Amino acid sequence: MKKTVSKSFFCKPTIELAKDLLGMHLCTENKQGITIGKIVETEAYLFKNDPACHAHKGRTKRNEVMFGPAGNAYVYLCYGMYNLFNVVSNKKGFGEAVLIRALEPITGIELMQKRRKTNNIKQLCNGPGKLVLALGIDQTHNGNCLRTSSIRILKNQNSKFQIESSSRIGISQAKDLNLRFTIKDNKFLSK
DNA sequence: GGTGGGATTAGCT
DNA sequence: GCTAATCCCACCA
Repeated sequence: MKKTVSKSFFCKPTIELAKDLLGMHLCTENKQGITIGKIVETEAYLFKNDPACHAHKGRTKRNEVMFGPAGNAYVYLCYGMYNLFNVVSNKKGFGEAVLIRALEPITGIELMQKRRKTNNIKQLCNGPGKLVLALGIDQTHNGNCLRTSSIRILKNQNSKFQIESSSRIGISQAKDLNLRFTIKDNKFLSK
């Protein structure tokens, strides 16, 4: 039933990919077990006209994964404490990515609860820093391919929903761009 | 109910 | 030294 997406899935404009990722399943696997969450909130980060994007100022050691091939994971340490998870989009060398902001827990909920140290299901994955913890993502996943490594994007066949777009959250620059995409009325969105 | 500050680290100026 | 794509808890109303 569950299949990894095709390579070409990631090779499209970042905004389209951000919308297409909604409803897909994000799966991680390690010795502790398997955890899966449905993507319910994303944000597009563009190379052009987007000062909030890491790649905007040029290529550095930190963001070099964003300039690699589409479909790789970009894991970035923010505020010194939280890793954020991004999907590299478009084509190699574009320097664009989609930030995954929220998930709905599907599989391995007990393991997520243990990692997050809370039993509140709604609190498990409703923020970019939280879902990274819940799925056990860390710096070792940086640059991994999302089709073949221990962290994968899976197709979710029966998903019907409406997409809403709005301005991005939690950043200080380019707030006026409508690059945040959510599944309408999903209970697991923050707030 | 809502708001404000602190934790903590890599990279840039 | 300052900033950053965050989260949590204490405090106030």
